[in-house]
Amino acid sequence: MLQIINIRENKEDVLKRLSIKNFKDAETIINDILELDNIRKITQKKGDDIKAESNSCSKQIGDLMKSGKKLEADALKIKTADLKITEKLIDDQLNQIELKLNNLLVTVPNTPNLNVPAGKVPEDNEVILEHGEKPTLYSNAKPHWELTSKYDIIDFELGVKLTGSGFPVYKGKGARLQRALINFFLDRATSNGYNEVQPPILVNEESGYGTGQLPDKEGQMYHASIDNLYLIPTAEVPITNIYRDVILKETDLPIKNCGYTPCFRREAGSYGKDVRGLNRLHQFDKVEIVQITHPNQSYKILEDMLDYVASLLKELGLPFRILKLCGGDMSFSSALTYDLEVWSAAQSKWLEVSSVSNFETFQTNRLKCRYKDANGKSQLAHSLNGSALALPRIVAALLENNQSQEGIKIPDVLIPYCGFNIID
RNA sequence: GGAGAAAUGGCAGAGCGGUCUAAUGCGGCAGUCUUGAAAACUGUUGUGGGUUAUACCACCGGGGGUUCGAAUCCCUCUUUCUCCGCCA
Repeated sequence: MLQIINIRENKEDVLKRLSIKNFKDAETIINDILELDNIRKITQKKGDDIKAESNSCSKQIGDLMKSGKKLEADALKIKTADLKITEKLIDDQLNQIELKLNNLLVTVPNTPNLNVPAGKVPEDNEVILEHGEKPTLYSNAKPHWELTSKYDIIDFELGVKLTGSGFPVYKGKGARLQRALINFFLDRATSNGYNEVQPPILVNEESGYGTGQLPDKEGQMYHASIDNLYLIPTAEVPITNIYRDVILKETDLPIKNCGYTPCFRREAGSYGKDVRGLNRLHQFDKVEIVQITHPNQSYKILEDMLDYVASLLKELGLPFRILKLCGGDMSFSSALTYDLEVWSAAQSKWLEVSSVSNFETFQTNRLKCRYKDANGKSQLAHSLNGSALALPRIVAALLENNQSQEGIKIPDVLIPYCGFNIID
């Protein structure tokens, strides 16, 4: 959520940035927000004044009662009763205004960084780096969903029987490969200074709201309605919410956390080729990195995180490219996002395996995650996160790119984790 | 799941209807003293709204109520602790 003070003081800049994101009716909504904010201030002042008056009356009544002047006290009580009625009226007004204001504020996306390319569709994203050789496959090479059944390592039909489509069962070397990747990613993250956490994978409404999944995007999450809890779509939700309502010391920054969790996404409305095999699942595994930083460090740290994620792909030997997302393709909460995509040789397409974003104060404003600056003032911190990495598409690319007549070769870095060097 | 107790500032802990603008202690910060540090002493020390700045307003787990007035009384929810039951 944007800070109202920022909208108030830098309206033109906010509008300019929102136009990069193709946010419709920006000017109308921003004007409505400013007007409501104004009304809010006036209304609150009115209410505060009346409260001040009735507070002082109450004090007087107390004094009068003590000195036995009951009649005078009663007279004052009648006056206070009138004040109470007005007070209640204004409080109700104020609540409605604040509700309206908040409802408007949550519809406004984050203001992008000025380096974000304009554009509306994924084709407008800027390729900033392409790394590695795309492998040439032998003539009867297969897409990963055929390899998984050929080697009996991932069973999609069995998942349908147990749960439904999009919930595969990993078996044998397939299961071991999952575990290997998780451990590999966590080991790399912790040796890069990230603190490992293992959060709950069910979260409450407040947490969903804190990172921006709620309100609005509840359709993307599975909901355990009896207890009103949500299955997390990403570890970002619990790990970032650790810092909800927290005031940090400036010297604590940056905070670096990582965590492995399963992730659950309803993906309502997805269909067709994109959901084939491992391309899009309802449940998948991911290691996430999250940082809470000082505002003037966050863009430097975003680059560090990007380099870190790229280093993982290099170690795995997967050809990849890095995209700087255009305004139209960025997420609602992000100020700047890089996507990393690996080349999936048999499908002949790029698969997104990581998204690294700086949210600036968009999340921390909702979370009320602040630090004390040198003057002892509370300031909103910046939050960032990135996938490092999401497993299924990594597995898809590994299977497809590394296949040969003999079987699927395991990258060297994973062999100690897998305990085997080929799937055959 | 059942019964009981509790929730107060960074922490501990008093307050149980009107100077609560929340005692006191510890911790933090600044100063005095010291070559420096410790100790001692002095001062300071929550969040948000609002103001040029003061005033002023809200917040004692969350929500609601009683009252002229609520940290304090009532209802409700949540969480924690103790006991019982169940259980990996």
